[in-house]
Amino acid sequence: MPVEWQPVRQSRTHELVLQSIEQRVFAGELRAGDRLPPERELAPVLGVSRSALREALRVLETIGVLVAQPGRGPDAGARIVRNPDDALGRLLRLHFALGSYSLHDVLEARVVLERSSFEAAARHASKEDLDKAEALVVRMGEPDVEVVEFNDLDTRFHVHIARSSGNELTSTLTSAVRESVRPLILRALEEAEDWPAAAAALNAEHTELLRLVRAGKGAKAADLVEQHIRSLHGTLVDESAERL
Amino acid sequence: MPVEWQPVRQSRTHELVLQSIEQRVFAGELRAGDRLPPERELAPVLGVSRSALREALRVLETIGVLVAQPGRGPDAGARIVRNPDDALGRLLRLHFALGSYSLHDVLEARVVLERSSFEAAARHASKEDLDKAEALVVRMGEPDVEVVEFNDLDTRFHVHIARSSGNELTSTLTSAVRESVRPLILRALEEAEDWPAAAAALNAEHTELLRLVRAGKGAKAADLVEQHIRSLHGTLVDESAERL
DNA sequence: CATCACGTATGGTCGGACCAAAGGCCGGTC
DNA sequence: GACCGGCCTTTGGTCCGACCATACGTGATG
Repeated sequence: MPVEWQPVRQSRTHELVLQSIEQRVFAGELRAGDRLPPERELAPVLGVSRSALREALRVLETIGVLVAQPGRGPDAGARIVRNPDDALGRLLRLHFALGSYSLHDVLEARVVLERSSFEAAARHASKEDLDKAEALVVRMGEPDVEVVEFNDLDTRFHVHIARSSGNELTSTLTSAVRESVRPLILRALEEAEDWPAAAAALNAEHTELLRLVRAGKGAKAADLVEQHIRSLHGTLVDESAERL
Repeated sequence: MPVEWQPVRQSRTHELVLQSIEQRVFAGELRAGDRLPPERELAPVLGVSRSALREALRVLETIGVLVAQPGRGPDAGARIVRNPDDALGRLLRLHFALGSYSLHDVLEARVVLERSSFEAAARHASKEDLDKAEALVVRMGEPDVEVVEFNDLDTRFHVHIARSSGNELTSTLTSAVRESVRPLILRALEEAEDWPAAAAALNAEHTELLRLVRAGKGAKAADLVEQHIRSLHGTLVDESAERL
C-alpha cells in the first residue's frame, strides 16, 4: 500500500519551541491564567535565542492562547489565556478574502450553525441574555440607524444569540463566520434601494425570531433564521459574482 | 447610549505591518500564489526592522495564508497560499486542551457539521470520492487494524465525506473539530473492552452510512451519522469527566 | 502618612552578523 | 555542442547585543 510520503521538513527552531510549549498545554501543566517565564529567562533554558522564542510566542498569541504585556506586576508578562474568537475571525476573514471559501460555502455554514444556535437558545437562553438581545433589536428598529451601525447591531444580535445558546464552540464559529462576510454584507446593505424599508423588513424578522426563542419554539426559530439568512445572502451573490 | 470603551492598545509595529499586508489581501492586490518581496527588501520599505516584519509574517504563516521557503528559484521566498486546515486544527486542539470548549460543545458542533456534510455529500459527492471513502471503510473492516490506524482511518473517512460535500468551509471546520478530539477518541478506543467487536460495530455504521450516501438518501444518512457520533462521544464523556 | 521621583523588570524594537539551503551561473571536460 | 561539477547569489532562519517604552515597586521626602 503506497502510503504517500510526507515532506519531513524539520528544523525551524521556533517550531520546536512551539511544540515544547504545546506539549505543556496538552499535558495540563500550562493552564489559562498561568504566566510564562520572562523571555530572557526562558530562551536560554530552552537553548534558543530570544528571537526564536518570540516567534513561537507570537504564534501562540495569534491563535489566542497567549497575551503579553510589558511592564511589571501581576498583569505583566506572557500569560496563557482563552480567546479564540479574534483568532478565528481573522483566520476566516483572510481566507474568505483569498477565495478559500465561496460565498455559497459561507452561507451554508451560517445556516447550519445558526439553526443550531437558535434551536439551543430556545432551550437554554437566560432571560438576561434575551433582554440584551431585545435591546439590540429595539435599537435596530429606530429610524435614525445608519447602515454601518445596523450591520454592527445585526452581527451582535446573531452572535449574542449564539453565545446564549450555551455552546462556546458553535458560538465562536458563528461569530467568526458572520464576521468573515461582514464587509460584503455592509456593501450590500449600502446599495439597498430603499434603506429604511429594507431595515424594517430585516428587523421584523429579528423581532419574530426573538419572540420564537422566548416562546421556546426552537424548531420554528431555526426555520425562520435559515430563511432570514438565505434571503439576505441572496442579495449578496450578485455582488460576489463580479469578483470573478 | 453607553457604547463600551475599547482599549486602544496601538503600537506594536508588527501589528501595523500585519494590517498593511492584510489590507493588500482584502483589496485583492495579494492573491494566492503571489510572492512577497524578500524580507531584506520589504522591511526597509515598510520602515520597520526585519524582526518586526518577520513576526508579522509568522502570524500570517500560522493562519495558513503564507508559506516561506529559503533558497532560490520560483518556489523560494514567501508566498501567499490557502491552507486553513492546519491552522484551524491547531487552534481548536489547543483551545480544547485549555478548556475553552467542553466535550459537549464539540459533540454538538460535530453533529451539526457532519449532518450537513452527509446530507450534502448524498447530493454532490462524485463516484470517485465515494470509491475512495469505500476503500477507507474496507480497510477499517480488516481484522488486523490496530487502534491507532483505525482512529486515523475513521478521521479520514469523516473528513473525506465532508470534503466531497463540495463545501470547503464546513469540511475544514469538520476536519478541525474532529482533529481536536482525536487524542480523546484514541484513548477511548484503546480502553475498549473488546476491540475487534467495537471496531466491527463502528464500521458497520460506516458501511451503512456510505450506502445511504450512495443511494442519495441524505436525510437518513444525516440521522445515522448523528447517532453514530453521539454514541461514540457517549463513551468519551466519562473520560473527560476525570479531568475535572 | 501621603507624594513623588527613581529604579527595575518586562515586552518591543532595532541593527548587524552569520548559517543553511537551493537554484543559477560559469567554467571545464568529453 | 552537451554535459557535469563546483562556486556564487539569493533567501529565509538564527543568534547576539543593545536600546526603548511601560508600569509597578520602592524608598526618599515633605
